[in-house]
Amino acid sequence: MLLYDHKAIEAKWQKHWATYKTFKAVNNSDQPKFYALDMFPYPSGAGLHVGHPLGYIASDIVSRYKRHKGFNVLHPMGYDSFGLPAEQYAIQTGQHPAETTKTNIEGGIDKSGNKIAGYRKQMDRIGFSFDWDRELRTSSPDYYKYTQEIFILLFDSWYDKDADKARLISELESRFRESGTNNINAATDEDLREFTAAEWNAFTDQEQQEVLLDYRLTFLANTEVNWCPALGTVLANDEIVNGVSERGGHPVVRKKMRQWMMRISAFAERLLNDLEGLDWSESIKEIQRNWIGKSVGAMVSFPLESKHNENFSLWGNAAGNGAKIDVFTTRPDTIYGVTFMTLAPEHELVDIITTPAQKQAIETYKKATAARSERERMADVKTISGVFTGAYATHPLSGEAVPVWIGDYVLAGYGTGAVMAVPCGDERDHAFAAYFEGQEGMPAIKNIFDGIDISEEAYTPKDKTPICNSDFLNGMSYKSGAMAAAIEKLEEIGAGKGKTNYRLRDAVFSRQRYWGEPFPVYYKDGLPQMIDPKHLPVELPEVDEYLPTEDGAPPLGRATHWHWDEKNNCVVANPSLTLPKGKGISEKTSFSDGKSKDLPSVKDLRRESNATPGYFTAKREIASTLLQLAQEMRKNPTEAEAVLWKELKGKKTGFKFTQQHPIDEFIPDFVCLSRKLIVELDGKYHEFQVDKDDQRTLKLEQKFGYKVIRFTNEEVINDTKAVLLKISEEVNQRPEFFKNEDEVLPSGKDLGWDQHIYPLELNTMPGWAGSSWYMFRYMDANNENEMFSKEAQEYWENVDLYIGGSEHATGHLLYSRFWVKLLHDLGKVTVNEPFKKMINQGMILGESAFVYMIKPKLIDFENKVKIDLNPPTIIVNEKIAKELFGSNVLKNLHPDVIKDFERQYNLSLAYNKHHEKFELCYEILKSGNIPISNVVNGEIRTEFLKDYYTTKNFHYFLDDSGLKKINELKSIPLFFEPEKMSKSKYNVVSPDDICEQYGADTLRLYEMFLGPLEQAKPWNTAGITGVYGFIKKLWKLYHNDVGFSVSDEKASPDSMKTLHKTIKKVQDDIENFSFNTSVSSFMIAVNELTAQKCTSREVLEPLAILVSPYAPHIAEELWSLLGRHESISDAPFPVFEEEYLVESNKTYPISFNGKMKFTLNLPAAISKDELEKMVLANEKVQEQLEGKQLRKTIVVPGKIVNFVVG
RNA sequence: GCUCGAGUGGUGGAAUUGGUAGACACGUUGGACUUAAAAUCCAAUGGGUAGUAAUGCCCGUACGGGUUCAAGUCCCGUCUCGAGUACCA
Repeated sequence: MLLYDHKAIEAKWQKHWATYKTFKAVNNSDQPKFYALDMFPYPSGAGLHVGHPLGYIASDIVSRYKRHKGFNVLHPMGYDSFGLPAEQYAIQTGQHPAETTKTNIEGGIDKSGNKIAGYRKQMDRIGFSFDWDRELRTSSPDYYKYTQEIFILLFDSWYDKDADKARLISELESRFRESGTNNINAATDEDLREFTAAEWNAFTDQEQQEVLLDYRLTFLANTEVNWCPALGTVLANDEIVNGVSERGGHPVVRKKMRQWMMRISAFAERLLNDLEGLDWSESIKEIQRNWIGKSVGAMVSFPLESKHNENFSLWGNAAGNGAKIDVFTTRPDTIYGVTFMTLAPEHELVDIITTPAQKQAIETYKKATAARSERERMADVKTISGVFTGAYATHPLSGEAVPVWIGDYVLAGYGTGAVMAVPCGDERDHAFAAYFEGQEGMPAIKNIFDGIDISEEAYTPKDKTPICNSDFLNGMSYKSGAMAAAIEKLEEIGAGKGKTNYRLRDAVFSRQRYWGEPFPVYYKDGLPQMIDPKHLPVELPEVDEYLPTEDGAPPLGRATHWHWDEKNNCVVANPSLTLPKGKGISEKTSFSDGKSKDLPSVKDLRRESNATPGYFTAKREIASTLLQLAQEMRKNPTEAEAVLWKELKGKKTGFKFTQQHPIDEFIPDFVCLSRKLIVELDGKYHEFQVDKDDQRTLKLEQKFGYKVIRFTNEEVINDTKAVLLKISEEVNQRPEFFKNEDEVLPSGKDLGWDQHIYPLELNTMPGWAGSSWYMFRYMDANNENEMFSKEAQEYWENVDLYIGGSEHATGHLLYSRFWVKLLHDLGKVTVNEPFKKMINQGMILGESAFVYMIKPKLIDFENKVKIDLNPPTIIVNEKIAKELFGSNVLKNLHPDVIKDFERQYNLSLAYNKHHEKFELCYEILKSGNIPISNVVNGEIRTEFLKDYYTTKNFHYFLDDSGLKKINELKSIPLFFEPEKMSKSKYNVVSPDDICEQYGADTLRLYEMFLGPLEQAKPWNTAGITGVYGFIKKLWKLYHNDVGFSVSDEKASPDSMKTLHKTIKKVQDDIENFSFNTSVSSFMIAVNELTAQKCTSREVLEPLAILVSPYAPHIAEELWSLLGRHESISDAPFPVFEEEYLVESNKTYPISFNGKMKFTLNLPAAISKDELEKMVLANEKVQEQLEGKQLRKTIVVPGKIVNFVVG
């Protein structure tokens, strides 16, 4: 029999699919469409591990299944290739992130010499049905030019709350022109100033732009941001976990910075409501709901008045302007329960209103709060602290004085940073009031809940409890409309209004990083200007280092070419360069500020291109720099240059010469372009300069066909005539290269770079920018004219099935919904949501390997520290470790062992020497991760231990049989704990190894067989042999001893039943994403068919199709062996036919009092009464009933028979 | 603390609306083949208990209650684990 050779067969079909583009999707088809998308990966240097393909396999199964079912399937893959790791790697090694990224995707050798397999090759080995013609990379300019375009769209939009949609800013402008801010209800940051149409029209352009900036959906704002000093960048809220950065775990501090923001808060309500219609897991929806954090309530103003404040006169402006404290509350119905108010310590009113008597205490408290990190504040929630300011606000309804406190339980960042404290209805307020009870400024708690005792704790339920002591609210309850009544009253007297607050903050959109999308933005008079989309992309500039500049500007501040030429619409060199002394571009160039900095060397610039000098002679990429330099050189000629130019200019020689005209990367002194003759004037020759001149001459002559002649300055000044004669002679001998001598490069002045050049934005976009719209790009991935065509989007609509991890719940999944809603409002897409259905695959955890070891330590009683003693360590097995853990190791260790241990290591010496002050103890510790690559059958060979730890520390091993020397042992048992797979934990398992050993089909089946897709599970190869065995059994089913063997005979009813049972099961399983169970039903089917010795084509052909979504390679091979020439991927899915499952008999479980005793085989088509009769007649039943009273009989046809006896 | 989810053999996990708990695998044990190993095949395998055996009985889905003829599944309470969130007024 032919052996199943997975390597050859899988390679063969992978090649076949690639060659024939089997999985290419078309953008128009009569078939129904299906769009299955995976969250695209970030291509890291560590490569794919077995966790990555889990989701891809699932989506691939669905895609292949849908193809069998007659769908036109879009199943693309790409790379989220901008991001931090490549940049960090670049900082360390100097390798350009673009190169790292390319290597990580396509394979190669990295700078540290590691061989990188490459994501693409790794994926290809698994046999995915991706349409690779649609591959995209977010870091490719072809892609990010549209990311930049969307940014411009956001900038050009504002949010109309009345229509509840985003609109173009031009509409807002025309409305301003016509009626000012009248009737405009826009989502903006704060209450903006209002103006009339006349006022608007009187604004200068600059003023108008400034006003509009407050309305745009992406805007510049000075806000408190999360600054991560270690990463040198700001972070969004979702990038911070437990007060530290998600990446790297670095501390994060609050800092005020001017940043680009995204007005996602405008969409909060829609983001919340539209969750309803999505087929996502409830937990993800819940996470998003919590993140959006809607709370309905009211804004209430508490005036600060002179009648309650003795020091009111000292408040200056604040007092004059009618100072008030604004608060947000979700319980305006409890307003009469306000006992005091609390401000966040950072609140701006604190310094103004504090009385002189309280000044000292307030200052001390503010300092103490400021000194505490975000983390400390979070960790220490229970401690109550606060200080009375001495000031009193006025209750807006009762007019009573309400004392104002500060306390750090009030957050500056939420609401207004101030609360009205209602101790009877809020636990924190209650605790605060109770803590400061009796102190100055803390009145007795006001209770407004009728018949409720609040002396011990607050009463928080929102129910029908009637409110009392509350004037017009008396007798009402939360349930019966007290809230609405309170808001109505507040609005009536102008002391407040109903308001909905969201926890969702506007997102910071700029990052101080290099490896991200550059903004299509430059600054003119300090105002941001968008670059016209037709000039996109604005490509990332080159920088010498991927670090911030000395003065703290982002890495793009290092670029020498990072200004926008508004007239010519291109990126040009920074204009602050001044004339370098000498010729051409010196590698050290002075800047106008007097500092000297390294420019990119000419060598670096040369790399950029191979422009050929013609009449447009300068190298395009550096033309602006060269032009600029040339112009300055012309302004400052040397004496000799001035003398010679006088003679050459204006065709005095009969030929047109130009002065300091850039050619390629050089600026020769004089050139006759039509004859390609260069005249160079040199100062005194220096040896190194001659070399350089020679090289340059060589290049100009050989590459571009110029002739270079040289004179010294002395020659020109002393004998101008001879020089001119020589030039004339040479130029006449030269052939004519160009006729039209006027067709020369426009001068720098003509280009207007000195009047139209502005600095570009130095920040880059965050990681989520590119991933927020990529699902649409796949629909039309190669479109060079627009982000995607209308037709393509209308055909594919949005994603039918999205598979990926749940860790993006508050990042990517929220931001992409936001962008899609914007695109929808602006008419760019027809859908309101990106992903109809989503499945979140669980993480596959790695098995990290460890040992336990006992380490001796000295306890220093004086200083209360433990001192590590260098050598001896005993590795113990897991059992002993568990017994010893947390106990006094010394006592539990056998005395002989200790003695032996101490004797052998002379530990007693150390002990004796210090024993007056120190005491010896032993600690049991877990080792660091041991690389699993060296682990065999749960053990590691001792020789490998030496590689990771100094042998000194690992001398002994202790298990039940006693203490042994490690170097006398062959291997040591390890213990394992599941952990997230990561390079640093040495627990990564690569799918390549599995493919090599067992094949891709086995890998695919096994990953599915591991358990439910959504569940996290540890990776353990133990069970893989079972799946591998299945593949072999499947192969065998189609073969006999000699070779391939399938008959055309009719299949047995049993075989047909097995087949159709499996069709139904697999179909249902795929529709329900229960992939693990269909693998087992395949196993059952193959086991049964093998037992039945089934060889019929009638069964085996459909079986191959059933298996093909899961194990496509073997299915294709069997399909071709069956004599089919086309790919199995287009074969129609077998149709389930009920009739094959119909049976004449059914095995009924017969139970007594609900307990199954035995089964009876009974006819299936039989009435309930007949069934009961037959069962009762059975002697086994009679036996059971003997001597008992039959109380009730339950007969469920097709299910069960149950007798109740007693 | 709050919100959501989950607890089933030695292990991963089945059990679609309440209806034969433990499918399918792994592992383990025994056996066949082999000089041996690997591979392959066969058998047993939730726990306890009685019996030479066929077979029978009891207990079992985290724990305690409940509803029901019947509960892993529904309800109430408790515990444990995981995820999210964290003074959100």
